[in-house]
Amino acid sequence: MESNRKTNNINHSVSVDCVVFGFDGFSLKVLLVQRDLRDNLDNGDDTLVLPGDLIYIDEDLEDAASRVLLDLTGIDNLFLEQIGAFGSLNRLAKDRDKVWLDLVRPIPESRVITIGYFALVNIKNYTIRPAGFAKHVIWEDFNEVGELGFDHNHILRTAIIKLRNKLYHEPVGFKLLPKYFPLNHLYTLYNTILNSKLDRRNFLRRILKTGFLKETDNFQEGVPHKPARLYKFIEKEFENDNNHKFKFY
Amino acid sequence: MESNRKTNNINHSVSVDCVVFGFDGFSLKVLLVQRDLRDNLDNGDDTLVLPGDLIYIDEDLEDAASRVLLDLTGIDNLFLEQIGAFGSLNRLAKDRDKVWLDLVRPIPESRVITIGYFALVNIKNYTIRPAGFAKHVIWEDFNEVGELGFDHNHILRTAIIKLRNKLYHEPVGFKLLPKYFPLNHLYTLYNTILNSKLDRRNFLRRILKTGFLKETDNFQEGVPHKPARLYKFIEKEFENDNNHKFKFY
DNA sequence: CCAAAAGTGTTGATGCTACACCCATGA
DNA sequence: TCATGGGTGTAGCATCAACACTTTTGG
Repeated sequence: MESNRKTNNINHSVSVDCVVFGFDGFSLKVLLVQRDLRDNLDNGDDTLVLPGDLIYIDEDLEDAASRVLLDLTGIDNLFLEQIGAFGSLNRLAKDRDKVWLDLVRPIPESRVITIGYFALVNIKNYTIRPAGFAKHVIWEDFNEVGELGFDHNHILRTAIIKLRNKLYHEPVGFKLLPKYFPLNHLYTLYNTILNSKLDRRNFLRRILKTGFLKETDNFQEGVPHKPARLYKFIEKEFENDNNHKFKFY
Repeated sequence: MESNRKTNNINHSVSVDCVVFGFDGFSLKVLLVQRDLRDNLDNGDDTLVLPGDLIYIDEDLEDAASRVLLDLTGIDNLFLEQIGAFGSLNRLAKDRDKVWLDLVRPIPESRVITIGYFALVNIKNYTIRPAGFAKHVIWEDFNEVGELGFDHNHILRTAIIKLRNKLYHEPVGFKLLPKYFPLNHLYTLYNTILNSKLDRRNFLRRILKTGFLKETDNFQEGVPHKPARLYKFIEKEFENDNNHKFKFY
């Protein structure tokens, strides 16, 4: 289905860009691609960008985001959520961006509105595809992301805010961890993403009280200290019970 | 500037749609337009839709939303916030929608992605423009909105969720009220939008504690009971202090 | 035996909920 | 004088924050 797409099947006005977050146990990572190499061009531009693409005219937005990520990770069915639309007139106007657009886009001057998505992945499951496109993909430390192409720093800032809010309000942190994990990984995950220093005992007590965790009989292996018990996430319907009356914060 | 726009200056792939919320003291209202009359056509289709339009190719998204609302209310500079992008392939596919598109759109079959915005207005300030376009605009009770055209029920559902969340977390309720208002209007506003029955005394205590309200020396007039003191909103930087640690809800 | 992280309770303070009566005004 | 909503305080309960030492394992 990808193969029989044609250039004139492309919607030249709308793209998707994906912010893929991962967690390696220590820091938050973001998937970035080197845009020049992406089409095996090389004009010395090593600008990093978020993975993204123009959509096809007969393709749903979220499908387009999935397609981009499938190409990168080889994995379908990622957790995906829309960040929003980014459409300012100058979002593609940097000089280096224009050079790149001229090289690879059929209609380089087209005004493109992009729809941002973010994904949460377990960084170990989805080892980046070794071939082609994916060879030029890197996991960048979130705190070390430099200037990206286009308006991608803006998209990324919006994404991290969404992620933080989600982390406060919904059980999504688990999506960044493997199936079995010690509680302290979850703890450092929260501290890292929220850049806070939560009280460890209070954190553990509360996270257990949510009922989303089940202890297993497995323990860490190969660690140079007392191995921690592994827990797993329990799927259960999360009631976003809006009985938290009003409260500004 | 509107007058020298041309048809070929239109971006036929992207539109904006606006959910305008108002509050009349009793119930939440939404601004809807009768789409057929909108261009002075009349084929018996009285379907209601959210106000919206295709964007111009040289127009920022939010500017497009502002333009649509300016046309309706005559007022510029509304509080506007993006809801998100809506782009499913069948969002314009209902039979009646297609009839309408054939009538008014230069490229009726174009696949259009729309960006939703919502606005909060003081329903009394912005009396709908009496002329032209606006004559066919109505304030519909939120709970009585029927089936709208296109995917506009979907957009509206997304908007109300955003509004509720914002009401919980940020001082935005004031935007729906006039400059001076009695506390009970604010109270019923919260109860109406959150459809809850907050304890009145606890609500008043907490809303005052936020420091966003200042009492004035003015009182209600013309009410058949003890006139309530009027308050006004205090503009001050709202620190979305993320010191509410983690907590699922 | 040493290093490293795991695991584990209590207390005081704060904030939340629940609850009912009198007052001021206009008609 | 009556009807209507305005305005006001407290007490018990639940939740949160702060805080440190012992245990287990691997090396």
